[in-house]
Parts: sequence; structure tokens; C-alpha cells
Amino acid sequence: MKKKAVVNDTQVCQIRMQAISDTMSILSGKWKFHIIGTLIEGSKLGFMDLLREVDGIGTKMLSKELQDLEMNHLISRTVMDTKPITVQYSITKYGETLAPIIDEMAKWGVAYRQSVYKL
Amino acid sequence: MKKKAVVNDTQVCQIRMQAISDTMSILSGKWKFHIIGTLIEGSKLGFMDLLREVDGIGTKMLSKELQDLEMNHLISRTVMDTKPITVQYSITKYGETLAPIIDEMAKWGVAYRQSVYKL
DNA sequence: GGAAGTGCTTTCCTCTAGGAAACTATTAGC
DNA sequence: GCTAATAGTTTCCTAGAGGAAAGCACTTCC
Repeated sequence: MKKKAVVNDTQVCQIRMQAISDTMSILSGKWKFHIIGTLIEGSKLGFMDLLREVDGIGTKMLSKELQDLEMNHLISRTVMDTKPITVQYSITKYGETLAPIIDEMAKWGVAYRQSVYKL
Repeated sequence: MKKKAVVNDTQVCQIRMQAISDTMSILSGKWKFHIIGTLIEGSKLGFMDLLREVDGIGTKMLSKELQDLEMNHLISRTVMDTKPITVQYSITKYGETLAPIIDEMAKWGVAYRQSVYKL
């Protein structure tokens, strides 16, 4: 008989692992953290604004990632009735709940840089 | 003249974004969070233990991810002088500093599940 | 009337992350 | 001698992530 997993074999762990997988799949990809981070800083931004703010991203990726995030209710898209049509993207209340994760990651990243510098 | 980015154009933001990128690149991939999470729970584990605990991972991925993590000083590898040679993997003090990030992600994932359930 | 700005979508391409399976090497037990 | 467990490495394959560039629809300025 095959040995069974022990450490992770409690319900709490299973749920935790599942939760982490969920979070990762929602925030997967190279750009979502940057987009969300940018939208948290500057609340209302247009497509072109984001294209300029998020360094290196292209139109296809931005468009796709924005759709993903909107589908998950993390950001909201509002078409404005302006002369050349404009769109405003902003974080939802729900999206703002990601701030603690982003903060922790930023904190850790900064500490990492410092620890590497010291070596 | 091309319009310039505004929101992210402060030093604080640049550093934050860089820090987030660093963190993401170190924790990139499908498995690192699971491996680290597992090692935080059950401090000392062998290769085969991890293979059983981290559900779905294969030998190649596990081997590669462990090397990555060791290179970044997040885990330590100790070869034991036993009859069939065994290896012990465990988190370093430094690796433990990731716990807050993992906790936040787990918390958020759990909340996400609940919010989806309510809709 | 043409350039330039808005907000995308679509096509085409490449690169790599990740999985399956086979293989190495060593030791212990039956 | 065969099986099983230890800890990996190597090879082969593919699905998908992501980039570059072009196209599309609309408007406004000069």
C-alpha cells in the first residue's frame, strides 16, 4: 500500500492550499498586479493612461487582462459619453481588498533587495 | 511630444512596482507557494514526502522548484547519512518571512470563495 | 481631407512552463 | 536475483502565455 500524505492531510490545509490556488489563478500572469497597483494609486484611468503607466505592456495584453479583471469584479469599466469616446477603469471596493496582498508583496520585495545588497 | 506617465512617476511607486516584480519572479510558477506552504507546516521533509504532499507535482518540477528555492535561500537542503540516502528539506528563517504573504493570499482566497458562493 | 487621438480586436509568431515517462544509482529486504 | 524505496536527471512533447504589428471604427482639430 502506498504511503499517504500526512502534513497536508487536514481540512484546514486543504482549504488553505485551495484558497492560495484560487488567488494565484485570479492574479495569474505578468501584468495583473501592476494594473491593480496602478489603479489603486490613480483611481480613474483610461485605456491609454494605463498603456502609459504600466511599463512595457502592449494593447493586446492590456485589453485581455482588463477583461479578466472586470470579469472577476476587481475593476469596473465605464464608457464615458465624451467627444472621442473614452473609457474609465477603476478598482471596485472588492478589488481594494487585494491591497494587503500587494502591500505584503511590495514590503517583502523591498526587504529582499536590501538583503541581497548586504551579501 | 508623447504624453508621459503620471501616476506611477514617483520614486515610491517605481520602487514598489519593482519590488512586486521581484517577489513575483522569485515565487513564479505553479508550485512554489505550495512547496513553501507545505514546508512551513511540516518543517523537515524528504523528496518523496514532498512528492506526496504537494498534490499533482511530478519529480521534474519538484526537483527544479526546490533548486530554485534553495538558490534564493528560502529553503535548505541537507543530505543525511542514512542507509538509503535521504535528503531533508526545510524552510530557512528567511523563507519564513514569506508567511505573511501566504497568509494574506490564503485569507483572500477564502473570502473569494465565500463571496462567489453568495452571488 | 488627412493626421492624430480615442479604444480596442485580430492575426501571426515565438518561447517556455510544465507534464509523462523512462532511466540512473544505491541499499535493504525477502 | 528480484522488488521496493531512496533522490533525482533526461528526454520528448504540447498547450498556452505573451509580444509585434496591423486593422477597425469613430471624432475632432488644422
